[in-house]
Amino acid sequence: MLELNFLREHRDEAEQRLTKRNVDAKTLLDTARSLDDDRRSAQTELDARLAEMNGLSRTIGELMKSGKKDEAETARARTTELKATTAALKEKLDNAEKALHDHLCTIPNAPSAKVPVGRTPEENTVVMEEGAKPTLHDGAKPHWELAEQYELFSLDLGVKLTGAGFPVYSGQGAKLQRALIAFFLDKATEAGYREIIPPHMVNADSAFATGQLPDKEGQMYHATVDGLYLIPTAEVPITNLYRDEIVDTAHLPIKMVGYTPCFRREAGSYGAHVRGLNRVHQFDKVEIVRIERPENSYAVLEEMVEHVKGLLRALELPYRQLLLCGGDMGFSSAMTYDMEVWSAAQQRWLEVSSISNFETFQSNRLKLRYRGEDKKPKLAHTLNGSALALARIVAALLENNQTPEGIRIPKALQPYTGFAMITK
RNA sequence: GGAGAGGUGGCAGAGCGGUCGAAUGCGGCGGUCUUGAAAACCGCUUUACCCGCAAGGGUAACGGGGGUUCGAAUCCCUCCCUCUCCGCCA
Repeated sequence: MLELNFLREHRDEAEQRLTKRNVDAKTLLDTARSLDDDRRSAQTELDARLAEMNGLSRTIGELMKSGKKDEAETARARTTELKATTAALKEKLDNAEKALHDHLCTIPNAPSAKVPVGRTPEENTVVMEEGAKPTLHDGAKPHWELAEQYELFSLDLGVKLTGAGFPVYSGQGAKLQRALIAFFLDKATEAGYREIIPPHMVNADSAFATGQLPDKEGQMYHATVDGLYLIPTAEVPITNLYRDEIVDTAHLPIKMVGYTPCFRREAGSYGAHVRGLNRVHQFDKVEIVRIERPENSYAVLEEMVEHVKGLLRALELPYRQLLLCGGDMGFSSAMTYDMEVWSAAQQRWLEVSSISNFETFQSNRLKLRYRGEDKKPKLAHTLNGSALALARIVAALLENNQTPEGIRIPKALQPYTGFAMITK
């Protein structure tokens, strides 16, 4: 949720930035402005009446104490009308606040200055590309066929247990999965991130605070009996650790990392491009999260990208970095880099990481503040990024490293897998 | 799941219908004293919103929501959470 003060005080900048989303920024902001005016006038009026009421009550109390029963009765009679008035004004204010809040919830984050204009993924900027795309031997297979050949994971078994899109990893496939998680966690903790193992379900307050609700309600699995949501990413529980907190400036920056499975309904996406591990309902991911002072957040975003690049290099995967255009960015983000790896058998790029600066969009909902030099609470900036998402990394690893003799494991990973080659 | 107790400021802990945003202690910040430190003493120490150029004024918040009342941290209802005992269990 964008800050109201920002929208009021930097109206032109807000409109200019928002326009990159291809939304009708002018109308959105005009509406916000007028709803806020309504709210303010309602509050001003209510406060005045309440002050009057408080004065009367005090008077009545004093009259009662000094035994002036009659005068107290007279004063009490006067409160009846005032009560009706305040009740009506209170309702007016509540409605105005709700209308404003609901409206603000529909406004996406304002893209930062560097974000390119564009509507579709084709208009994202390729920032850089690194690593040679491998040439595969004849008879090379896509990862889902390799999985079958080496018994690494099964989607059919997942169907039996759960439904489509729930892979069952086994044997060297399971070990590879565990190795990647451990490798990513170790790299992050080496880089100074504190490891967190959060709950895999969150309440509605948490889902709202990081922006999943109400925007992506249909994307989350919902355990309705208990009102809980399965997390679509570790970002949700980890960032919410700091909901309703005013952190001491000495504690910044806050760097956290967590591994969790991620659950996504992915309603309505089927077809050839979602075969195998390309898009599944449950996948493993290691997520890095940061809470930063505003002046540092964009440098930190670059630092996080460098961290992810380090992982991809260690895994010897050809990758590229995209800067998402306004039309392709997530609702809550002010700027997002996507990292994609080359999947050699499928001959396509797979997104394995999304690294975003949310500026104060999340912290405004989280009420996550820090105390600045002037001792006043200020909203912090939040950032997060996948480091990394497992399923597609596995897909690329299997495809790119396949040989007639087996599938080669990158050196950096071998201490974790305990084997250098996946074989039958 | 059953029975009971309780949720108050950074923490501990009073208040149980009126001037209580809230005693007191601890912690924290500033000052006096000191060569320095400690001790002692003095002062300050929540957040959000509204009006105002400002100075300043006002409103709200004692787990969440609702109710009773001229007036609620205090009474009632409801939900959530914590603790103790019992049951169940990895």
